[in-house]
Amino acid sequence: MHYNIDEIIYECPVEALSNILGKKWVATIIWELQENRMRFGELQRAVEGCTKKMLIQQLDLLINNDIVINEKKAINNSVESTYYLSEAGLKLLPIMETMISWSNKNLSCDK
Amino acid sequence: MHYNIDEIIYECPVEALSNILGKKWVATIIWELQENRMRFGELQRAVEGCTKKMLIQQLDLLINNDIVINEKKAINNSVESTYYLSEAGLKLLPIMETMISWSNKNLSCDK
DNA sequence: CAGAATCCTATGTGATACTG
DNA sequence: CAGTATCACATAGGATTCTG
Repeated sequence: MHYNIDEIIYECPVEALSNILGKKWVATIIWELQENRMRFGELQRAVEGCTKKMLIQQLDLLINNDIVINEKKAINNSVESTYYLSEAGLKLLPIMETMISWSNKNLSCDK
Repeated sequence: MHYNIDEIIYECPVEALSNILGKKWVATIIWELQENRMRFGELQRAVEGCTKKMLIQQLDLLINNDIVINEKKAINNSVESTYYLSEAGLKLLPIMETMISWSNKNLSCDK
């Protein structure tokens, strides 16, 4: 059994998933999308510090792995591009919650 | 709140933990140690494909973050170095199980 | 047996500027 | 608004050799 992420083949499912969640901004993006469907610009304002290039790149990663879904609508002469979590993406949320609580208890953290 | 791993500061707990579990061989090492306390050589045979350099490096990472504990005993003129999971490490196992099951259902995987 | 030290390469991430 | 494209750098990870 192996797992394909971004044309890289992993032999370990934990490593594969961690290499999605561990990429910069990815967890924050998922977290921001947990309740709202958001437009690109909204997301960029929500995920502060993240450049457009990185936002697009990580969204592509999430879309390619069916965690996030993208919808584009033509509006006048512009485009409205919105993003939201897929079924798989939603199922990631409880896992992330356990990761957060483990990290808060067991990683060395400052305030 | 921020999280320190290997002198790198993360602002996101999921990203921080993922950057431990996502490093190569790390999840496999933890998995191998879940029941047995193992010696260095044993571990190296168990985690096939992992070079000594990588094994040491990732064990150091795990030890520095109190996930794995190392014990050294002098034996004759040699040293017996054994590794086992800490309390924190043991609590990682159920999280990893949910990650495995999510990955098997939702990542594109071949056999 | 259990490491440490070196060298090398690919990838992740950021800064910046351009487009329709 | 929602992207693309280009340049630059630090880190991950592997191969290899050395040590007590």
